[in-house]
Amino acid sequence: MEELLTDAYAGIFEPALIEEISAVANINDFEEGDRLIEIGQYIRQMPLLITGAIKILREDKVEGELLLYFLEKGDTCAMTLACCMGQTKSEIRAIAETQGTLAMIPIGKMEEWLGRYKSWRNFVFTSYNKRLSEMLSAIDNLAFMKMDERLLNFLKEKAKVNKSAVIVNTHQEIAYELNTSRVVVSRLLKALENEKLIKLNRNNIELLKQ
Amino acid sequence: MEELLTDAYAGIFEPALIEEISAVANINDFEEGDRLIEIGQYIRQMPLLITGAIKILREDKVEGELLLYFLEKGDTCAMTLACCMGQTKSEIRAIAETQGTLAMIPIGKMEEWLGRYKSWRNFVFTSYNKRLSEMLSAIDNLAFMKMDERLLNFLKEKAKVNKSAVIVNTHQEIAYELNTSRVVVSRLLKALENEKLIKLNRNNIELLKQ
DNA sequence: TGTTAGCAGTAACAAAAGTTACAGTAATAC
DNA sequence: GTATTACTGTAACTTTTGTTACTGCTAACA
Repeated sequence: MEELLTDAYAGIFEPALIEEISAVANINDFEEGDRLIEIGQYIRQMPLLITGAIKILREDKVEGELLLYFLEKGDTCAMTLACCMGQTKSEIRAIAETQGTLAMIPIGKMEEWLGRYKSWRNFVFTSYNKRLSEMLSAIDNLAFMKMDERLLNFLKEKAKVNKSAVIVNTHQEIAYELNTSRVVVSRLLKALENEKLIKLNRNNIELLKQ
Repeated sequence: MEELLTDAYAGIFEPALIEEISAVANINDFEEGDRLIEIGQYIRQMPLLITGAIKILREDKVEGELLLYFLEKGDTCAMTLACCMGQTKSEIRAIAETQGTLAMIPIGKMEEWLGRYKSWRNFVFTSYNKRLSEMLSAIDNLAFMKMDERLLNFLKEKAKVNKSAVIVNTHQEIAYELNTSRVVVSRLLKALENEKLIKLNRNNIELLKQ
């Protein structure tokens, strides 16, 4: 387990801290599609992502969902951090995008390390900053871009976190994550295919590099 | 000056910290409309808002602007925090919504206090959390609401930070902050007036309580 | 093998938002 | 007082997005 942590966090934490983490963390494997955090849930342990990818979603009161961003190796969710520190309910939902591994840290340790390890303090602030920055991207997408551009961005992001140019998703699934309708997605995907940016197959979409 | 700080931050900082702040802070008065932070600017001091209100805006590469949220007494801008800590350029623009006062803190002190004052650490984390939460609201607005609802929300927010039911803005100004066009704003405002939610006058809008 | 369920494509229409153009009126400058 | 400018209202139209409905196809499976 120390190896796993070292692999994911070597450049980030000093060896002593990695050792402490391995001593107290619970390792937690997850499968694609696992619902890791629900909206309204209290968080009692802080997750560090070791391998795999997680998607973070926001939900409307009425209906509708929106993908905010992905977490990858070496990330933690600032939203969850916020919950831990502030003792509040989760405002987001986290679902495993791929299979992977989490290290769960007791909240008490988190606070303790803030005082003792500069690298931990840096990590926490960097996480917050990254998340704020991802939220800004999400806002840019929503405020300044049309659906076709958002869709193309989505496909590129998805390809990146899955490390594959083939996106295995139905149009309906994509529509959920962009908070639009299946028909709109099909229409715009067809247009992107006509522009030779993608190739459509059943249940998957190929991103064509140019 | 200590009085000012005590007034705005009494419940938040311990007296010893308030004293330290008054010792090192530069007080900075601003007028409505002052451009306090520009996109791309490096931030060398951290601002604490003592009185007044500040609006935080995001800008598109091409054109278009969007109001993210307002800061009020006792707030600081987590975006700016992020810039200070991360030594990066500002991703947002800050413009004075009303006249007011800022205390500017040298970055070095910020880090020092993180170790020495628990109340400061709490403040920094609470700021981050509040800002993440405001960003989520902004995303909710964009993703799940139609323009008429966004417009009404905007008017209510504006009334709140200005402590007045009369919003002194032209339709064009409102259109900029919502990233839409003047005609759309005029149209929807007219509809809101017909629903007896507001009263339109030249250069100002009255929010009618129900 | 035939049935069924889920997926994708598309047409036709509706609603929301954006655009262009113009008119009337208040505020301001000269 | 007149001219100019800024602000608002509105019509007419376009584009984008959302909705409903139907079709054909594929994969799974009884």
